[in-house]
Amino acid sequence: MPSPHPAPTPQDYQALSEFRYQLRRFLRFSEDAAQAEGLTGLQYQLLLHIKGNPERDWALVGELAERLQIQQHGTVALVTRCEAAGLVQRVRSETDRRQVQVRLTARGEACLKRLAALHRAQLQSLSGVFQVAHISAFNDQL
Amino acid sequence: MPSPHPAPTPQDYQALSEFRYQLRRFLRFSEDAAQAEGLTGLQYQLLLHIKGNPERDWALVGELAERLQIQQHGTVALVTRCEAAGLVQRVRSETDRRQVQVRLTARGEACLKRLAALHRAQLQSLSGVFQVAHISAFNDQL
DNA sequence: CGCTGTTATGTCACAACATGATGTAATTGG
DNA sequence: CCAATTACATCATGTTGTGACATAACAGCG
Repeated sequence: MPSPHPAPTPQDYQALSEFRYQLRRFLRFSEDAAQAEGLTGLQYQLLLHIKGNPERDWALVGELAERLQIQQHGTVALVTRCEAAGLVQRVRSETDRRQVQVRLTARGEACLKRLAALHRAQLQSLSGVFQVAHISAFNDQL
Repeated sequence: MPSPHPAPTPQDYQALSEFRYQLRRFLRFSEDAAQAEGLTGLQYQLLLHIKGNPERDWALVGELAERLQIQQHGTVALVTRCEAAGLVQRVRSETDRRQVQVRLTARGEACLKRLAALHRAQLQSLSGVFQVAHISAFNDQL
C-alpha cells in the first residue's frame, strides 16, 4: 500500500485551490485592516487572543503561543514588538514569578475594538465562502 | 459618527479569537504536512494553484500572485525557490515573450498529489469547524 | 515607422517573522 | 535540599513579503 489516500481528482485540486485562495483573501483583508491601524496581522491576532479569553483580561506568553500556533520564543519577540508599539504591557505574576501576564493598554484596546468590528462585518459578509470550497466540492461526494 | 460599526461584544471577541485559532491550526497542519515533503506551505500553495486551474496545466507569475494574494515580485522569488527545488519549471510564452509559464515537474506533481490527498482528508474531518466560529456566534444574532 | 504608455517579469535592500540552540530564573517533586 | 520541570528570554539564521527600482516586450497612435 504505497498511499493511504485515493488520488485527488481534478475537482479536488480545483476546490483546494479555491479554498486557499479565499483563505488568503480573508487574511489579506485582515492584514490590510491591521496595517491601516499601524499594526501587523500578527499583532492584531495577539490582541484578539488576549481579549478573547472569557475568563481573564490578560494572557500568559505560553497561552498566546498556543493560540497563535507558534513557538513560545516567537511569541516573546511578538510581545516585545507589541509592547514597544504601546499596545500591550508585561506584568509579572504575583503568584508565580516565572509567569508574565500580557495585558492590553488603552491604546491596544482601542485599536482592537475598531479592528474587531471590521472583522466581524467582513466575516458576516463572507458567510458561506469558506464552506463553499469544502462542502460543495467534498461533502457532495460523500 | 466616529465609527460606522457597533462596538463588538465579549462574545464577538471570543468568536473571532476562536476562529483565528482554528484557522491557525489548519495552517499549522498544512505547513507541517508540506515540510514533511520537504517544501514550505507557500510552495505547496503555489503548486496547488498551478494544478487547480481547470483550463491549463500551467500558470503565469501574475496569476499565481493573485491566487496567493502576494505581490508579483514576491511570487517571482517564490517561483525561483520552487524551480531551485525542482518542483516547477519556467517556460517563456511563444505568443507573448514577456510572459513566463510556470509548469509542474514530475517531482512537483508527485509532491502535490500526496499533499492534496492529505489536505482533502483533513478538510473533510474539519467540516464545520470554520463555520462554527462565524455561524454560531455571528449568524445567531441576525 | 517611431514614440509613449502599459504590462510582465525580475533585482535589490530591508523589516517582520519563525525556528533551532541555548540560557536563566522560579517552581515542583521526591 | 537537590533534580527536574516550567516559563520566559536571547541570539544567530533562514524564509518571507514589501517598496523602490529596472528591464524587456507588447499596444496604440500620430
